[in-house]
Formats: sequence, structure tokens, C-alpha cells
Amino acid sequence: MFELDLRSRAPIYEQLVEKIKDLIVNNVLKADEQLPAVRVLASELTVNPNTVQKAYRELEYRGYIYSLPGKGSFVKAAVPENNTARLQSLEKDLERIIAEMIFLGRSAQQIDNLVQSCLVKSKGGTVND
Amino acid sequence: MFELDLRSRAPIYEQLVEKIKDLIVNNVLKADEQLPAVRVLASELTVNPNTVQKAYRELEYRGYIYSLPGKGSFVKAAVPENNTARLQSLEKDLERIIAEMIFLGRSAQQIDNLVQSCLVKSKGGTVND
Amino acid sequence: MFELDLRSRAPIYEQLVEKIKDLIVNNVLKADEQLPAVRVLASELTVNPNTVQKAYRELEYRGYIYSLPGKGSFVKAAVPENNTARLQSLEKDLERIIAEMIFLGRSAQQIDNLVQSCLVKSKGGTVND
Amino acid sequence: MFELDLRSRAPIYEQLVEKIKDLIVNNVLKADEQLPAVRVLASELTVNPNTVQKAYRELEYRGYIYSLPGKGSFVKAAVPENNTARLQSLEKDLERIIAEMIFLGRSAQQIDNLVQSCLVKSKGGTVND
DNA sequence: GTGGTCTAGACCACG
DNA sequence: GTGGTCTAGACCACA
Repeated sequence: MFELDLRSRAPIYEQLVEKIKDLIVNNVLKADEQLPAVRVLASELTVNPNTVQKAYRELEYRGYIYSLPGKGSFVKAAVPENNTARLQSLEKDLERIIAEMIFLGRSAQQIDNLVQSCLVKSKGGTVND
Repeated sequence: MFELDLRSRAPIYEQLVEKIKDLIVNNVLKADEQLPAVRVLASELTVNPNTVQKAYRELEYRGYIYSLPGKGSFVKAAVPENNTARLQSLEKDLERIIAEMIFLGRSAQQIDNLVQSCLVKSKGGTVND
Repeated sequence: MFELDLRSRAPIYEQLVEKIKDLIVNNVLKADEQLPAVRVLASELTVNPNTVQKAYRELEYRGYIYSLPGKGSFVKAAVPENNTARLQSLEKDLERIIAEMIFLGRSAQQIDNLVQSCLVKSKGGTVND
Repeated sequence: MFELDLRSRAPIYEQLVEKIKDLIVNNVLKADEQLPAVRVLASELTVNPNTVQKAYRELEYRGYIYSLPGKGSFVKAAVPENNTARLQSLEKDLERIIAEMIFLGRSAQQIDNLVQSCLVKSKGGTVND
């Protein structure tokens, strides 16, 4: 499914949250699709089940998945919550990242190319799949 | 100068690093300009001087400032070091952010507009100031 | 493990950095071997844990070790980074040291003998251990 | 005469000590030759006279120069003092430096070449000049 | 149990 | 007055 960097300073559960979020965001995990059971994923990744559960709880809190007790965890169809706040935060991040890339020597042209390829890819991913 | 979020999960010293880095990257703090003294900034932000010093040292490691014991801390003229690794990391971040913004409902057009305005602003900021 | 000179002008944490770096460089501490816990080493050396942590963080910056919060600190396998700058600095140091040894009366023969024994030892140390 | 790095973390007076020591060790400053007056050197380097005086005092303490009150400072003919202690310290430094160079990828051959060239140069410098 | 963060407060070297 | 070092002691997150 994906790999964890056990040597990273980033907590394992947070890496999990990010990886799964990316899979959902990039439409690899579709709406209402079931996520692997906590114990299954834990044994696959050879991490503590508590760690996986913590990641799932975090994803639920952030509105990316929902859990049916006794059934499992599933990808949410939409993310109705505080989009505005999250989007504002993302916009700020994007501005900061671009500013730093410019500062470190990336040309506007290079950045624009990268962004355009992202936009094309994302478009295809969410519309067609 | 700026504000800290004492309730954030991010350590104070890291928030400081990011804020100051942003000021440098956006050319608000110019090359060789002196930063506020450790104790001064600490009292302004009502944090411990050690915390500010930790941030300054971190910025020094990352190549954004240099400190002269007994003199003060100053903005470095250039950041010549291992940009490539940092730039790769930033590119990945940018990709993830755009994917998430698309997922949360931003249109490609909106994102493109935002990026273009960033590129224009950065260009002006670094060249003319 | 080793001894500190508390009366030296060199900061304790830097002495620590040097001592541990030497152990790694001479292959006494092997790759991925766990270093003593911060608190343990601190109590052994009767210094403050913060001081040991500062040394560990410095070693991490310099690429000799890595720390996993909650797990421990470990010796890094390789040091891939900007060797060139460090190597140039070491070459200058070596030149200065040899010049001073000559000045203080050491013969070229004596110095050569010392160097040769170092080269032999280092060779054996890194290859066979 | 030489240059100081005012942006270095190393204290100015220590840079001065090292530079002058190098000039003596490499026989650029000969025995009993007079050093520039404190005020002269200070104004040449645009540093505080106190700083130069501190460096001279340090060099006198280390046995490299002697001062005749009212006359000036002069290079000592020989360094009779604690050679053995200093030489032992230098030998340790040399061992550590070579070990680190090996660790960072320098071959024994490369190091040997460097050392030989140092030995030849030093020999010429002290004997013929 | 681990590393990490933060505070309060003291002392030092440098110029 | 500057940055830097160090201590003592508290608290937190992670696994």
C-alpha cells in the first residue's frame, strides 16, 4: 500500500495520516471504500495497532474517513467541514512555499510548469476515475 | 514583528524559525540587516531567551542568518548550500498542497490565479527592493 | 566511556561532540548502534541532560547520528554530505599542525612515522572491524 | 600582513594569535624580528588596540614572542617551554584529523601525498631561510 | 522509557 | 550589551 520511514523524526501515526490522506485526495481510495482493518494494516506495516488506530482517529477527526463500529472504517464521500479554514491554511502554505522556491533559485517559469502539470494531473484524477 | 501561537502543536522555536525565514525569503529582512537581540525579541514575545536563541541557532544551521557573539545576529547574503534537497522537498509539498486544494473544491483556475499572483509578487520583491 | 575536562575553555557539549565523533570515526561505535540515552550519559558524566542533548543534536546536524524521539539515538551509516568543505578545512589544519610540530623540534622522520602508523591503523579499523 | 574574518565566530584576538603563530612557525617572521606596534597593527586591521594587545599577551604566554617594555614585541628565538605537552597535544590532533579524513573518504595515498609535501616545504622553510 | 521542549535564572567571553 | 553555555527542574508526545 505504502511505506513508512521508521527513521524519520515524524511520528509514525502522522506519516500514516499523511499517506492515507494523500491516497484519498488523489482518488486512489474512492468514496465509501473500506480501509484495511486496524490490525491488518498494523501487521502489514509491522507497527503497533495503537499507532494505526491513532491515525484513523485523526483522519476521522479531520473529516476524511468515518468509522462504523463493528464494521470498519470508510472513506468519506465529501469533506463538508471547515473547508474554508483548511483552504486558507493551504493557500498560505502555498504562498510560502513558492516564495521560498523563488528565494532558493527556482525560476517563475519552472514553478509555473510544475503547477500546471499538477493541475492537469489532478483534473484527470478526480474527473475521470 | 509577528505573532506566535502558543497553543499550537508546533514548538515555539520552530514557529519562530518559520516566521523569520519568511521575513528573509520575502525580503522584508534584507541581507546583513541585524536581527533583534535575543533578549529583546524574547521579552517582546514574552518567551524565554533560550527559546529565541534556539531559533536563531537553527536559522544559522539552515544558512539563513549568522551570529557574531558579542555583536548580534544578521541576515546572510545568500543561501548557497544544498538547495537541491530542500527544493525537492518543497516541490513535493507543493504537489500535495495543490492536490488537497483540488480535493477540497478549489478549481484549477482559482489555484492558477493564486500561483500567478505569487510569482509576480516574488519577482518584484526580490528584484526591486 | 570517556572523560570530560570541565576546566577546559571548550564548552562541555563540544567536547562531547568531538569525543563521540572520534568514537564513530574510529569505528568504536558502529553503524546503527544505539548511543547511551541522554539521561544515562548525563548522569554518568555528571552533567545536565540538556547539555548531552545539545551534543547529540549537534552530531545529528553534522550527519554523524540520528535521533528517533521515543526510541533513542543511533550512529548513522554514512556521512554523504558536504565532505569537500570539511575535508578542505581538515587539510588546512593538518598543514598547520605539521608546520608547528616541525617548528617545535619534531623531525620529518618522526612525523612521517606517526602518520604512517595512523594510516595503517585507520585502514585496518574501517575494513576489518 | 594578513586578513581577519570579522564574520567568523572565532574571537578576533584568537584569529590574530593563530595568524601570527603561523607566520612565526613558517619562518616568515624570523627570530628577534620586531612585531608591528600594537596601535599600528590595530589601525591596519581596524580593530580595537585592546584586541591586538590581548593577542600579543597570549603569544607571549605561549612562548612565541617576548615584549620589552617601551621597546616593542619580538619573535622568540626558540620555544623552550612545555614543548612535550604541546607536541603530545598536536600528535593527538593529527591522529584525529587523519582518522576523520579517512572516514570522510580520503585515501591513505592522498593523505600521504599531502603530508610529504608539507614535510618537504617545512624542511626548506626552516633550514634555508 | 525515550527524545524533545520550555522556563527561570546564573555566569562567561568578547569588544 | 551581545551571543553563548550551563543547570535545575518541569512537562509532553511517542510507542
